Amino acid sequence: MNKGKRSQNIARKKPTLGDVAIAAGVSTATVSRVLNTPEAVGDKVRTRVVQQIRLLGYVRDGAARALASKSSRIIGAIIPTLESAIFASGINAVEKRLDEAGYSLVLAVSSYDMDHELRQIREMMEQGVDGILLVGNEHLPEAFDLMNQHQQLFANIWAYSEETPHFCIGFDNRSASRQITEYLLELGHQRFSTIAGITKNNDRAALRVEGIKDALQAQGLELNDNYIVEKSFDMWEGRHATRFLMDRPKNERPTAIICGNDVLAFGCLLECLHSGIKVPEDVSITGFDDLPLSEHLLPGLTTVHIPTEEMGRQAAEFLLDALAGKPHKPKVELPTQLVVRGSTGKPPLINNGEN
Amino acid sequence: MNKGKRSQNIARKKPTLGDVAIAAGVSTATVSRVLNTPEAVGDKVRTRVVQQIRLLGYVRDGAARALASKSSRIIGAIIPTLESAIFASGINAVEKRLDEAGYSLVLAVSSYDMDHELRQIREMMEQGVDGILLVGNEHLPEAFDLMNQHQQLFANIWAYSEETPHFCIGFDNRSASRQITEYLLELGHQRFSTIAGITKNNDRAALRVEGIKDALQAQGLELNDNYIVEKSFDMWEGRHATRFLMDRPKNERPTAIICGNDVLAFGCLLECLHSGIKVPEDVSITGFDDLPLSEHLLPGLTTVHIPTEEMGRQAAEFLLDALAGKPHKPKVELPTQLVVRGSTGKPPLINNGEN
DNA sequence: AAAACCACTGTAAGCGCTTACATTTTTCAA
DNA sequence: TTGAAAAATGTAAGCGCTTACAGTGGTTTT
Repeated sequence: MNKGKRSQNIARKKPTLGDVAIAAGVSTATVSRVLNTPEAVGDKVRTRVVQQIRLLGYVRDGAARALASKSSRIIGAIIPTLESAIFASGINAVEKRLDEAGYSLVLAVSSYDMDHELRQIREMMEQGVDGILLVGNEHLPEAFDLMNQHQQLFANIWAYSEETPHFCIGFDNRSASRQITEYLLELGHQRFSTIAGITKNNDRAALRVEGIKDALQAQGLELNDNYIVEKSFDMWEGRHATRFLMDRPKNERPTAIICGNDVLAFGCLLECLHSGIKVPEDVSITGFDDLPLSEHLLPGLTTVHIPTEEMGRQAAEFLLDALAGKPHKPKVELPTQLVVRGSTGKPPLINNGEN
Repeated sequence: MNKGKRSQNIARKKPTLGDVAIAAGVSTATVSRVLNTPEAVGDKVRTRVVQQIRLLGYVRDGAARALASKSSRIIGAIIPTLESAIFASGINAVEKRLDEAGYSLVLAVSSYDMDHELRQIREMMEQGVDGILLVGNEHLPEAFDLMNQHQQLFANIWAYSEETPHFCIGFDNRSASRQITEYLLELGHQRFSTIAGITKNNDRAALRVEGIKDALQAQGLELNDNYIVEKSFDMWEGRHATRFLMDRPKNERPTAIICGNDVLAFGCLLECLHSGIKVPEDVSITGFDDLPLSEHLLPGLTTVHIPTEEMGRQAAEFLLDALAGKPHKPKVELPTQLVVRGSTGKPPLINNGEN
């Protein structure tokens, strides 16, 4: 029964479960069942309740629901940026799968700032999210502590690692980067440079640089510090870095520039176009991510394709399984793929000759 | 790996406000005050409580808090897509401002699907968001009904309209589009075409087409149906549309292609580069949005600059003011700006001559 | 025909927090 | 010194929902 304190107020107060129950002449438990386990309610009663829900325009109170049921049916994801479209398709896939399962996605942007990320993790935990998705394997120890202490389910995406003790769904940044470097080596390149993303607080960016070094070392070559430029993932930065690298005597210029992602590569490629440097005749350029634009540019950008959708889907699947108590592989490694387009070719002869 | 100083109280249940209260030897009310109105608590007690909060690793339960306080301190935003970077900076600005005020942002992607959007609105309301941001002024009547019935605070962004009865923070899509068309008219163009976004369910896209028509009609010209192509905002679509428009006898080709946004314009521009059509000598191309890439392309893309950051900031400010009971203008119109770059020029003489 | 079972529905105890109100302690002007 | 206002803290009533548990009839089993 209702205590009847507020009932005289017919004015547009948000209807509650109780209001629906009274209107339908049933108990709150029954209304709750209609909402959550409709098959457990008799046809006649269910119809009546559903009708009243419609009539009153009843909307569940998620807070009360979460409080009582200990589950918010919300998943949180924290990504470094929204500026690059690369996270978009992955997140899209996550949302789609979650949506099918009746979960919603809460998104936050950390701007590559680990402290910010920590605060966002805390906020999400306060919000009571059932699971958290983080980009990369590297995070503040406090973040891991916090989540572990509260038994917060979470997984790292966008990077696969044997070593990490945490769940992860992603790919091997290091070997993908090595692969693209090896491809350039096969073409005959010897003088390499890289326009890397900021490697601090970004294990993916750091691993990509490592991958380049791996490949070069295997050939007895090395990546001179003077040929490594760290820039934030921004087109202008890519252009500036390119000028810095190419404003050198011809025999000191790199013949191949390996960019930390496609955005930097766009900047690099476009700077070359602007300043009359021929690609790939004068210099080969590679990216990482395979953004939609990459195939359309002239020349097309040689890059590494990332299975973002599949990653998003699997990440969602992982959380869903974990929440449902189903077993699931703790780590999923997804394959990347080298995509060769027009921005890479043999190194210019003049350099080889003079070297 | 392990830094050592963590997890003193393993396997313990999540501590609650009450646990903290007991540990600190105070009442739950006091702990709550320390959290919400610290200035209302004595120094000694506050210090003791804060210390226990740290010690226990206490994290608020947002659900309980929202239930008891009737406020979740969460704002929801529903945007059409994450694929285009154009919404990113706006949302970024929203999040930044909200963050400063202690609010968090929940993001959802509707994929230009109004039914999906309605579901997401409902979910957000269930979640108990304090305010909702919607893109565009056009939404399902059910959506407006739902939000009105529950006195849900919301505002439309990305479009300004005198007519709409709702709060809005945005710009005038129609007049911005007219402006860019007028600029092309001044250059001497006569045969126009547009690659528009899908106008169904997208008032911004529709208004941009209207703006073109406005400008042309003022000059006694009109936009022939055969020169209007509606495509989803995707680079391939832009390329196909361009081919469709340019695969005609020279004297039937448009001399200016007005694209519904920059992504379509990129596709258009790049298709021309790929097929040897000179820009702007053979055809002038314009975009809408002024994405970061637009200034870097060769030629640079003439387009309309949108003050996304300012819009985001103001949108956040609006909600914050409304929630704080402060007065705020119900509508904010922001200026757009025509940015002229290399992709536009005088129409080719041959066309004028043969016409 | 009684026992056992079943499909539904109701009762009521919380979930963890905020907050109006009550109570105690401190401050300070007269 | 004293009493009243101010400041600090405690008490306890919910917020709207879920869910174990407890009926309530009707149907089947023995």
